[in-house]
Amino acid sequence: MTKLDKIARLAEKADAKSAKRARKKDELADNAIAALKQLGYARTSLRDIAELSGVAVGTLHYYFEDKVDLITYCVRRYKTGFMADMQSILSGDVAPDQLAARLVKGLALSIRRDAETHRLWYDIRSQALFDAAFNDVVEEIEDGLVRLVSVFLSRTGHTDVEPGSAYLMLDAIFRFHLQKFLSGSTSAPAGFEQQASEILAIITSASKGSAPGRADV
Amino acid sequence: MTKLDKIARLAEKADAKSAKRARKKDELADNAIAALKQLGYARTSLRDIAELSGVAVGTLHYYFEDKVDLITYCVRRYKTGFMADMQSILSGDVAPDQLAARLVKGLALSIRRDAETHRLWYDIRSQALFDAAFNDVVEEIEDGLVRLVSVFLSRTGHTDVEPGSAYLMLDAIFRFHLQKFLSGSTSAPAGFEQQASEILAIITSASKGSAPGRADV
DNA sequence: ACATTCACTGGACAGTCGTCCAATAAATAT
DNA sequence: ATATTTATTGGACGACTGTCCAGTGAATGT
Repeated sequence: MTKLDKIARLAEKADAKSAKRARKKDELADNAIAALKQLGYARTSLRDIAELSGVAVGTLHYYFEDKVDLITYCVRRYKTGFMADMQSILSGDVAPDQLAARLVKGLALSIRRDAETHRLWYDIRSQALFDAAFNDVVEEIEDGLVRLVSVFLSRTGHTDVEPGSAYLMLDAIFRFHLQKFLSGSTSAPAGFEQQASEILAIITSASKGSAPGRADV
Repeated sequence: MTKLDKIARLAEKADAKSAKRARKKDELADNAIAALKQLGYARTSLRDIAELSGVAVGTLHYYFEDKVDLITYCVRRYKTGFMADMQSILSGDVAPDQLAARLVKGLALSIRRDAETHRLWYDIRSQALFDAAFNDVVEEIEDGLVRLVSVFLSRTGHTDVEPGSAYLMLDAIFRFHLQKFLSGSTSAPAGFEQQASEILAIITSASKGSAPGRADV
């Protein structure tokens, strides 16, 4: 066995080790998310999370620096998952003129299914207004979301619409109907679909690019 | 002195009494706001507020039911003040075609001057996603804001634009630039002004009413 | 086989929290 | 001047917080 082989073997072992650690970390994060999405950032204690994970509090500190580290990790994790979902909608081979409807439907479904998780995002984003420790995650995720909208706009041919503005519009409507949904309105997802489609039509038709709908035939 | 006089006298006294109590309550609320806008809902303790007010913790409970009562009172108080400011802008005798610019400028100024207070609103609105105790204040205030936008739209002749949608757009842009401003961007208010004007122009020009700018000559 | 690192526990620590209340001081009424 | 109501205090209460660490067993390396 050459020296190089030895090194490779060791590196492999180290990788397997850190991979195992990463898996456990993610497992803990998933449990933490389950707790956080019910209680929110401020009301969820490390003990809540530990109990739900069937683990001692100390174990959490073994995997995460502190509470902020744990929570930012959780938010990052669930939100990238959400973005991947949306990305896959945008990547599917759908006719450009139906992409808006697909996206809006996907978001409406996400309100229905993951409402409690989404509110955690808005909670953290608000916390960032007070605690700079959350600024990085928020900025990072928000950049990703803008990029997502960007992809949507370029796929539908509206390359001159400001992605930042379009993101803000969608986000505002999403947040609002999420709020309604969480306070009992079962029609909120449908309401989102309607209002989002409307606004999307307005801002894309104001663009000097191709008209929305069945253009570029 | 007739019996009626006596009753009137007593009622007067009672009013003066409760007026005094109300004044003190407002005074405490103002101090509480000063603390809350620095630390946010979760991190501000009743002791912080009491200390800043130069008063014992028990005194707070003498005027307010509990922490939630105190905080909702504070949010209501500062936000109605803000709405009155905006209302006065809309009520001033400005030409309709310049009203949008005035409103946007007023909001930009408010980012600059009251950024720390405004973030408290977004904090509470997020809390409402988890704690139903805040639902009423949030809904009440949000209704007021929509009404404000409604006034703006009718004064500018865009009676067919959905006030709810317009509010969401403005709110999203406001919140976003507030966030940038609080994390150090001094150009955020100007950015708000630009983006808000743009979006406002888009949604009002999509309306079937009069065109924005110098129409109706 | 033994030594070493890793994973995890459970409890101690030093606070902080909101709430409550008996005691008291100030204001008001009679 | 005295009785009564109102305003305020300061501390007790029990529960909860994030953090830290000595100790323990399991896994891994040699």
